[in-house]
Amino acid sequence: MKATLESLLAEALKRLQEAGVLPPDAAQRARLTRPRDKAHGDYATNVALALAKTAGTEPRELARRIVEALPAHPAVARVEIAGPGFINFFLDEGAHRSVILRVLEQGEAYGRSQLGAGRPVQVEFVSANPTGPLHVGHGRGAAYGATVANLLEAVGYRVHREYYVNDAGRQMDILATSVWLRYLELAGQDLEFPSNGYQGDYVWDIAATLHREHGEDYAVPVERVFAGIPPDAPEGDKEAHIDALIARAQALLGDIRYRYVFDLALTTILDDIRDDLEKFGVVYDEWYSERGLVERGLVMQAVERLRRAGHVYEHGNALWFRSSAFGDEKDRVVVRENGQFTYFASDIAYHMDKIERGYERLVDVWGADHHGYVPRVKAALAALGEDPERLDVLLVQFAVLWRGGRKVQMSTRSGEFVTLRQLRKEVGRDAARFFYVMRKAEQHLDFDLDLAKSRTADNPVYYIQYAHARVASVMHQLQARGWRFEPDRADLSRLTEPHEADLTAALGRYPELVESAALTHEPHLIAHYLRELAHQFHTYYNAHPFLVDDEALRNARLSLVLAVQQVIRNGLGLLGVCAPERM
RNA sequence: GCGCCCGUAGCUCAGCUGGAUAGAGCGUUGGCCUCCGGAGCCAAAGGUCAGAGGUUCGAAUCCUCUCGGGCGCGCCA
Repeated sequence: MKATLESLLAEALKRLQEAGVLPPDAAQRARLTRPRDKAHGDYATNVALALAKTAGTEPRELARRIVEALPAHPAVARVEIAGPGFINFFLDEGAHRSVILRVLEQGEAYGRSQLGAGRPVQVEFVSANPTGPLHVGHGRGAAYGATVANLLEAVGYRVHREYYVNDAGRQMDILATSVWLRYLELAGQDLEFPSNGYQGDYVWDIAATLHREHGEDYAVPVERVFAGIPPDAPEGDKEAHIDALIARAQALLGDIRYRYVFDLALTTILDDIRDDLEKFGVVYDEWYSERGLVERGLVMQAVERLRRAGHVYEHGNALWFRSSAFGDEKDRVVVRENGQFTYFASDIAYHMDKIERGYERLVDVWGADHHGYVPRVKAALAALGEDPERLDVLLVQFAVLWRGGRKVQMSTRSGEFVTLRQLRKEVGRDAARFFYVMRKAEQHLDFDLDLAKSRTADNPVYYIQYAHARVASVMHQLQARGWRFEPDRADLSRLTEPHEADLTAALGRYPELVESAALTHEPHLIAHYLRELAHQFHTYYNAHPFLVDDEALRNARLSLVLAVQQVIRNGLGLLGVCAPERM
């Protein structure tokens, strides 16, 4: 509807352009908004105010001429000029009510559109290092990324959901070595576990698997492991200590056995992450391996491409990318002094590959602590001759958990962080998914565990789900009274109550809302809308009985209420939250 | 020091990308069930939109500065 009216408005502006009243680019300003106040119509535009100056006309006079030039449309009951020069559109009541039928006809499809025209978009999110279970910080990225992907899909993009698996870096070697050392302990040896190793219980679990399945096959006397290894912190350098241990593990185990431990750790953790996310309602199309990227030589090729384009130089035995020439604050190393590629180098290759796989737009969801990384990735795309604007990096701020009025302390170092799995177990998937996207992504999130768990009106998730379940309950009541829902007998013109008009208007707004939430990557809009819709429904429920004897009115009200239920279900679906029939 | 994000009711947050009288929830106070689930509803009180300038018909929204809070600024990932 909005689009239809906007094209009418554009047509009017075009006519005035041709008449020489307005400048050539005026038609592009044909935009409508939803006025806050119902008295200002269903849609309004400020074009007359915006263009009055360039047209050299009084705003109200210009508004009058625009209205005059406006083509007639059956859905538009009347158009008014108001205030300093706003043009307000009032829809015909029939057009208003037709939305109810549209919702019921389209069902799950209501709110979806073809705006994206099937253009391919890749959404990469979470991508946490597979060195341990996901924690609550990753949860927000997961909920947010998954919802953004759902939204883009809903408006017609072909969405590819991807998890970038950092299975090639030093952190993975630290993990593998940590597992092996724990294994040696399980094999009965005493040793000083490195301060920089992974401390979590899950490391013991993986070591136990290794020990159970392979006995002492991987055991080496601990003296040989630690002989000549530089001291750990605090006396020594913990980084040098762990690096030496990694090298020692590789030397003592040999390539094949080391790789086995490494892969055992990797697959165990990756399986855990995958399972965790699946139960969180997050499913990927692809788990993209960094190691695969390296092995296919793509990192080398990317660096080579930069070299050929003349954007790299050698300095201090390292190879630098001149990212400062493309808006970054300083240049970045891509090949280290020791000949190894940096993480950044594989990231360049990764983004290059994304583009070569044909995605028109790339969406990366990152933790806000990585914001400094954005300019260099965009710089790399620019240097490779790609448009950096094709990449949208969405930054998600941290979530702070609260329980009993106090912050929940988290510490990765001690291995005692709160995992996403624990969070799901405590508050449930629905509450977790909803709470994570309730706030704008760039807003710090206070996640109130007590509230998320509570089954009261304070809890927005239950409030919305309750509205959905209540409709289901009404339908059961209908049957209990020996009636059926007969949409053909509904007389929608009987819906004359203000509550009914408000609800109908809210239903009509939903498709525009999905569109704008998708394009601006703002799932919180959906969360807020659903709360509002649920509120309007509960109000209506309290004010008017639906199961009245008057058949035409009864079926009309049931139509409306079923349409509300459908939209709640659709909206919750986008957020990855269930819409229960009974609670 | 430089960069990014944030500052709106007692608390937690919206505010449709510059519009019309600033909006919710919680909390507070006072009401509503012989009636479709009270996990609900209604009403009241509550604001110098951090502060100061600027841009214009018009600013919570855009620009500059100041003050507060968070996060970054590795040949780590």
